[in-house]
Amino acid sequence: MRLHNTYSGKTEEFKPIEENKVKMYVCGPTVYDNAHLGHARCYITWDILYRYLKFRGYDVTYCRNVTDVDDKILKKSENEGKTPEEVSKFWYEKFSDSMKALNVLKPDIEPFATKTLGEMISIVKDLIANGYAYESNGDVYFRVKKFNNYGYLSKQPIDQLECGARIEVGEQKEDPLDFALWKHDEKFGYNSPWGVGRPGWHIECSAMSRKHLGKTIDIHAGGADLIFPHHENEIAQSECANGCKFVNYWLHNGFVTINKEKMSKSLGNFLTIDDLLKSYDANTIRLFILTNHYRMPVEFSDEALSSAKAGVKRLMNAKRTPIDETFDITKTEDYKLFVEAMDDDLNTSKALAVLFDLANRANKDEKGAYTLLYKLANVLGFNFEKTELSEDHIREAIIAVSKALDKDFSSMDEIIEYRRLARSEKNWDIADKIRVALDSVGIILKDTKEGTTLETK
RNA sequence: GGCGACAUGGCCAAGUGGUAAGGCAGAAGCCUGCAAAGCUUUUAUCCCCCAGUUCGAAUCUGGGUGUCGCCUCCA
Repeated sequence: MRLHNTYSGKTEEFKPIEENKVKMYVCGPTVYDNAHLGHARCYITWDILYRYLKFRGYDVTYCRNVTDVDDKILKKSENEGKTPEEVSKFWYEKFSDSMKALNVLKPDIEPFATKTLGEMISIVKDLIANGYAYESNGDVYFRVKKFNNYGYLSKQPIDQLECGARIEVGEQKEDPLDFALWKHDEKFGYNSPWGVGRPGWHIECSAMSRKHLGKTIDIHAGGADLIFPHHENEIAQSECANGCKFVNYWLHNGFVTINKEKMSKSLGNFLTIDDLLKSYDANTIRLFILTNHYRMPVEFSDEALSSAKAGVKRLMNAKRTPIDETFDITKTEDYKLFVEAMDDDLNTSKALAVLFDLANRANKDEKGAYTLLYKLANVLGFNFEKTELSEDHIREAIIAVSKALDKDFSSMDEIIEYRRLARSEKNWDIADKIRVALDSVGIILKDTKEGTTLETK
């Protein structure tokens, strides 16, 4: 399997530290607000990697943190008169619901920053002890210039960074490039050897990664906007504290753009996952994202989502046959093509072509095609369960049909039977009225050889 | 200013030296009472522009043009 490593700037053969075992870490959310489509892309992308590694037989330990100590959380708690814990708990649960709704698997470990303070303090202590960090009036800063590799990941020449001049110049710092490991904070702080304070954002990931996965891990992934400074700083902290390589493969996903601009909280041009799920289902959002390679930008548009919706319909409409568990899919050409595509730095676009081809062949009654489709689609996190019409929806439909025919029906079965009789008498007017009435409440009626079926639009 | 990407049909998109996957939309036919779904056929002499390397380039090199991102919290 080959993966594009931001660190080397090359697509490399993936070799885990321990044969057959993968330790992967993804920078998780800061829980203070709704997740948006950009977050969805990130977590769906790494969900695919997680699923695919497991599919390929790796024993994967996936750790995705939760940042629950942060300025924005504190601000929100002050504005809403709640404790920071209440705020972060609420939004963490919202986030979890969103991920579940998107069919994103739960990571094996989901550590909270506030539960990892001991590890953070221990790393900061080590950094001070070996001269990479210094205390200054209750703050602790990292000495960027002491770490020779600083800027390697982001390919930023260190002298150019200074020219940027947008770096916060604190009078507490020895050098403008230095970043905070610990910040003095009387109000919301925690006890530490440097007084009451809060950890810097970057140290959280270094600590959670080390605590749960060890000093050197295989994969660390996240959005491309985290490359600098977040991931750069993590490398500096972890490698200076641990004296060994931090991460073997750095993976980054591209952004979702809208009107050619990055979708983000600060620009305010975002669509929340909740809102999106009102119009499009999880499979549609997933297909929309997987159509593009994970490192490329994806432009949001209703047209693109509608196109994805139609694509999902095509996969879901594939002729279904019972899943044959005895069928060894690994021997098939389709499996080979699928794996080849995914092994090539997660070429989901190519992998999807295999799925569409299988759907076509399933419709032509090719033996095993549906089993393959079902299983491979599963690896990409598609959910093939057809949702049953809800009780409410059926009730609404019965009322609509009763009204249209001016006749009281008590059940959907009765309607279907009534329509069957009408059709057998070639009474097309009644048959069509029922279909139109159902359509008006968002239900598509299909007459197939096996009988009449109903599904939501 | 520094750094990193990207530019392929109406739309989305794969393809990184051997003659353009796939999806959506469109067209025609089959199926159907009519639909829907499905099936079949069909839609880029050409891959932003110019020059070069090569027997051969969308793919490599150089130069343009355009778009985006990071350098500040950000997935």
